[in-house]
Amino acid sequence: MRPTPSTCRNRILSKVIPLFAEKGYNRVTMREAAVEAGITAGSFYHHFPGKQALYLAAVKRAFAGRARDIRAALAGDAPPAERLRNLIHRFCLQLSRDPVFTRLIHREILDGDQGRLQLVVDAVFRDVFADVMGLCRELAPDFDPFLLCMSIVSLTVHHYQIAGMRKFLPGNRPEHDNPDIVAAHIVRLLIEGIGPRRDGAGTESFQGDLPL
Amino acid sequence: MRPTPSTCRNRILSKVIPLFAEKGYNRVTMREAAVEAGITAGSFYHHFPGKQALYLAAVKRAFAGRARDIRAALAGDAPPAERLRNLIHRFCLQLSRDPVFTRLIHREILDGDQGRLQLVVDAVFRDVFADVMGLCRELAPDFDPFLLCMSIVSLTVHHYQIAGMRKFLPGNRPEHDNPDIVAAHIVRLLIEGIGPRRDGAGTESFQGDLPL
DNA sequence: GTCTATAACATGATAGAC
DNA sequence: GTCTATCATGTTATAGAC
Repeated sequence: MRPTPSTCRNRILSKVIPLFAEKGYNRVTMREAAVEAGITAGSFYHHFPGKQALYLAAVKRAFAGRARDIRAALAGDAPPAERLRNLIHRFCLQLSRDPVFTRLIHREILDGDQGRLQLVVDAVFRDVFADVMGLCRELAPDFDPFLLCMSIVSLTVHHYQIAGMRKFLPGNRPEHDNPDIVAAHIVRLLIEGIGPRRDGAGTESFQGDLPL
Repeated sequence: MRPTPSTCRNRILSKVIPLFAEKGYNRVTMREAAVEAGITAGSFYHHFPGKQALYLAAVKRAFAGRARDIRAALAGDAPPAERLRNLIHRFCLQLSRDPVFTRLIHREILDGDQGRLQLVVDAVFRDVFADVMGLCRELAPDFDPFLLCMSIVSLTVHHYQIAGMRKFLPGNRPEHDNPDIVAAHIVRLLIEGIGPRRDGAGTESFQGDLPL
């Protein structure tokens, strides 16, 4: 029985995603990707109009499952703080489990030209980012929602992006890769902050001048 | 004063740093770097024992001025919260002013093999990281100092690392690149958190409570 | 002594012919 | 598939210019 076109597409994409993640868009040749996918370079153009379309489809697909998870964490009528907690736990779990997508985006940020960056954002991040920003508005109306959303992304993504370097920093321990521990830390930091407890007594609060 | 024999070393490094930042270690050849520095490939080996030493010297030098700044922000006997504030303001200022070093490290994280990562960490980050961790211990003894330190780095570094993509996200505004605004946001988030104020009073920004 | 150019070597990847 | 030519690249050796 002939394989359905979508399974063939899926097979190609699943082979090609790690390749893009490893080497980046520019350094992956269509010939190379073809070998990986088990077809010839020319056959690619039967499934995708060009290299960029192949790449976008790969990025989109790499994010598809994730986006469902994230959206699920954001939905529902739980209190906003609870939704935040769900979001960050799922996010950390995804990032720790499989670093390929993280690497893919890491590369895109570094090497992507403006046009492709815009395409990737529109195809993959725009809607999810807007959703998280909505949660931020609900959660902390007196914060700039864009900056707060960026901060949430930074706290989670960068911690795992930098994993390869983190190993060599003084004070690192194996549990710092554990998504439950990392997520709990981030949630607590976001909700409580590190400032002196306001119900506490001896608060040596800020009394300094501005720097510079 | 002696006519510093390292003048030409400095000249070489200043030419070579942007090259490594742009293309990464592996994709910069000694010949290419030589052309950029105005000498030939063989001549490099009078100044540096090899490519890796050249690279390490470049990374070290790119970080030298910064490390002084960071250390200055951490030193002194100001209250810890004010030192944190100084640290983050200077960090954001550096990151926004000149993206070359950010890019250099971004690349190293992505492409660096284990050996080189360890060398870079030992030569550049280890001590500064330990200092910031010291501040974290002082500031919030009930947090994991390593995770808190990572969070501080993530909040600042990642915001500027992702600048190229941030432009295309919904809700972005020019002021989100302004280091003063970004730093103020990060400091406030770290200190206060987004949770409900425990004294139930007003929710004005952190800056409003400062005696400026 | 300091810096540089030139040539050459060793290795690894790539491409093409058989 | 195998063998081989070719090329790119890190590196070394040597000698010349200031």
